[in-house]
Formats: sequence, structure tokens, C-alpha cells
Amino acid sequence: MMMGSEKAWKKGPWTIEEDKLLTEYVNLHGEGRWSSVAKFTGLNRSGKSCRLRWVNYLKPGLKKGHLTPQEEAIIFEIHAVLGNKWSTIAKYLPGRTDNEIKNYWRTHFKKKDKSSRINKKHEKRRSRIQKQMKQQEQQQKQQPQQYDLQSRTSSHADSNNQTNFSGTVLQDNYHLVTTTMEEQINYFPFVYQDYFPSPWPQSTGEEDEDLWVTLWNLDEETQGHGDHVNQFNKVSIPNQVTTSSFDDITNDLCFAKYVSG
DNA sequence: AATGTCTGCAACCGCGCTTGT
DNA sequence: GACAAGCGCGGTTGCAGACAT
Repeated sequence: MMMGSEKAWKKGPWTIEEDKLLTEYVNLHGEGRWSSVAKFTGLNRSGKSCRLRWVNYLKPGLKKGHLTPQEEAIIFEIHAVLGNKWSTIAKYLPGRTDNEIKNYWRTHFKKKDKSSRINKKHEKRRSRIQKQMKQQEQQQKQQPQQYDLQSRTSSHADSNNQTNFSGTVLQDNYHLVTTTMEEQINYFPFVYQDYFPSPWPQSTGEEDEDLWVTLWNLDEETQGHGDHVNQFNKVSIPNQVTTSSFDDITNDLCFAKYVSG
């Protein structure tokens, strides 16, 4: 622990010059070794600060501007399962950062969530799903690998041609079959409507409730009766999510094998 | 026009995990 | 195995601009 000798790093907003120095450093040395930035560039910024600036602002490929309705839907949906796992959610949104998503959630969903009566349903549903995941995990520990991962190395269409991640509407009633909670998270399907108009700015609580039903289509009554799988109906990939954008993020993202329900 | 409040976002902080020695 | 340093993550803060009164 450095005491009196601790370097007084500069804090606060970054200047254009600082951005330039940091960018030059990363272009030269690559990402990482953040604590060396000050030494090499003369920047009076901590490694942490440099990393944050790069990851959240300077890194090439970052999207600027408002999130699309599809992105909103993804955030909303995955958050329902994972909670505040911002970095994990960000993996599903190429070009968006965890910080951006976190801020967006706080400003757009949280306050709405707090006042809305779907809040309790939201929490209830999430806890139920998480509980199911844990149960699955337990079951898998007892009976490992019932689910084969062939789809991991195959194309985005599964072996039964029931899923097609280029935008084709899926067929009725699929069961998402995964092995562990981790897999269920990693292979989380993009399930929302073909067209998903953003309801957030003007919506009422009623609409929110409908949205939840639409998004999840989870049959409250059929859950928890033995087969611990999530049930989705008539799900599809949003029009604006292209195959290539999936490719960007799915090198190690397996699309779960769907079986006809 | 002045003031107060809200909103959006960049940045900081603390903690925990990973890695190297 | 113990320790320290680096790194990443989630929570929080502070500020500027927009909006309301």
C-alpha cells in the first residue's frame, strides 16, 4: 500500500490531447499493460482511468447514439435473467459498452421499473428462472452432459433446421435445452418479436405488462413441473440484427439446440 | 429571466478475481 | 502457498445541458 508517496493522478474529464496520447499508445502497444501508459506517454492518468477511457470511449467500433429498439429489447430481456451483469449483456450488443448499458438501464428502465407494478412480477419471474437454472445445474451435476454441443461448431441453423439466425421466423413451441446455468446464459437465444417498437418513452404500465408476456411467453402455470426448460413461442430474430453482427459476437456463442415442443 | 429539478453520461471507487513471482 | 500487481466489473458520483416552474 503506497502511502505518502502515492502518485497524484489527474482525474476528471479527458482532453483531446490526452485522448490522442492514449490512442497512440494503444495503436503502438495494443490493449493491456494499462499501468505502463503513464510511463510511456507521459499521461498523468492511472492505468484504470486509461483503460476505462479506451474501453468506453476511444476504442474503435463503438457505436454512438441512441440504442435501437432491438438493443433495448435485448437489454431488457437478458437483464430479466442475469440481473446487473452489464459486461455479459454488453457481449450481446456489439459496439456497446457495459457502462453505456448500465447507464441506459438506470435512466430508462430502473425508474420506470420502480414505479411500475410489473416490478414485482419482474423480480418474481427472474427469481423463478434463476431458481430453475440452479435446479438444472444441480441435475446436470448428477447427470452430466445429456445435451450434446454439436450445434456449437455447426452453422447457426440447428440440426433440425428449426433455427436460422439470418432472420427467419422460427416455428412454434421450442424448448431451449441447455446443460448448465452458464450455458443457458451463454447460449441465451435472441427471443423477441419480429418488429419491436420501443415502448419505453411513452408506455404505460399495462403495456409493460403485455411486453413481458410477449417477450417471455413463459407459461406461469407450466413452469416447475418437472422439465426445467424455458418455453418460448413464435420467437424470431429482429430484422436489424444481421448474420454478420451475430458472427461478431458468436465465435464462442453456441446457439442452443432447439427441439420441437 | 431566474431558479430548481431532472436526465444522460463520463468518470471514479472499491472489491474481487487472475496472474506472475 | 503467499503475496503483490494488474485487471475487470458493478455501484456510485458529479457535472452539464434540458426542461419545468
